[in-house]
Amino acid sequence: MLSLTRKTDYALVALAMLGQRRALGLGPVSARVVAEQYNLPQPLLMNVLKELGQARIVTSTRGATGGYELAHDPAQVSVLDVITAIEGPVRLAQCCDGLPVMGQGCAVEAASCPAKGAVKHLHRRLVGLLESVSLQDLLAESEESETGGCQCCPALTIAESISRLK
Amino acid sequence: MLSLTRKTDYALVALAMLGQRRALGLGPVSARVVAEQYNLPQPLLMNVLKELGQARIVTSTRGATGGYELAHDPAQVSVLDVITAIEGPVRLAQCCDGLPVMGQGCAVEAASCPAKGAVKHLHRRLVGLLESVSLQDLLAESEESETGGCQCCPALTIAESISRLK
DNA sequence: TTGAATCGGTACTGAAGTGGTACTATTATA
DNA sequence: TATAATAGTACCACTTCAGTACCGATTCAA
Repeated sequence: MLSLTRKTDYALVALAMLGQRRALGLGPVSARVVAEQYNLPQPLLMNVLKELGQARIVTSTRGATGGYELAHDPAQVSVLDVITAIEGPVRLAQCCDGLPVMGQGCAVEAASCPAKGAVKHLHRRLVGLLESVSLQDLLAESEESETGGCQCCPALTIAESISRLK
Repeated sequence: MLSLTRKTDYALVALAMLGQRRALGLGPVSARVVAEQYNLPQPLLMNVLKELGQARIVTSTRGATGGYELAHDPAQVSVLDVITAIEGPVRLAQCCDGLPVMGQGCAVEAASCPAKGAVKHLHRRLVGLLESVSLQDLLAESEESETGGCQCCPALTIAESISRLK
């Protein structure tokens, strides 16, 4: 399925909260608080934050007043980084994607695959798209929709919505 | 996972072959021939072609000399059409995607979701990307890589590869 | 020093989706 | 009438996902 897993959803939600806290100059926040804030299953969220920590996207401090906080400026972390940390490298197709795993699990010989070129291009454009959106954009879009200025743009054309994020 | 299923891979491969045959003015081709050509599991490919037929992307003719052929001009069929036919509608996230199913399966209240705006934008851009690539592009890219003119562009930057497809 | 709160690691389980197969019915041609 | 093809349905093995559980390590505060 061409979709993110729920764990990635939770990661983006948690990172958005960490970004807001960073902007306010607040310290680390525990997984429990984040889970309660957004009604997420706490053990699962702890696993997600753990993986984000291993990917150096967040830093963790143990102990009674410990928790998680963003490791970098939100503008320096892309959505692709988050997805890669949680789900592993993005691979649009099993084969023909220009990655080291190329050909694995695909019955079509790479040399004779008639869809190879286009799939590779699609993959690159998808990766480019995910790289171009940062946590900073995530926070900005969130505020925009909260203030009613956007309301998720039901009337915007795709081209307009693309240009807004660029 | 942010990837296409193998069935979609097979669909793209089969559609590329049907597109080539259409360009040559040839008639319908059976699932067996396509499966043998690219070493695909025949029963599964038949299921895939069946689904493409239900989505009116290919037309099928039964009988001894029957088979499948493209229902429309390759330029009029987008990769998004193919993905939707095989995998159902693209939903980047469980929630916050602006679709009728919004909110289903997501624990975060839509109104309080801090990632809502950005996820919706990403979803729209992803859909736009998939809509912008047609079967015609698929065929063109395939020829390009076969003649060695592209070789899947290992040296191209992402921006360059995007501009090539536009 | 003790306890509470937190993260870190591993392992496990039920559910769902994916990949693939099998069988029968239907249609069309020779 | 035999053959070759699609159409439909059902089924199963396997993998991944979503979520839970447990235990240990760390830090802080009383």
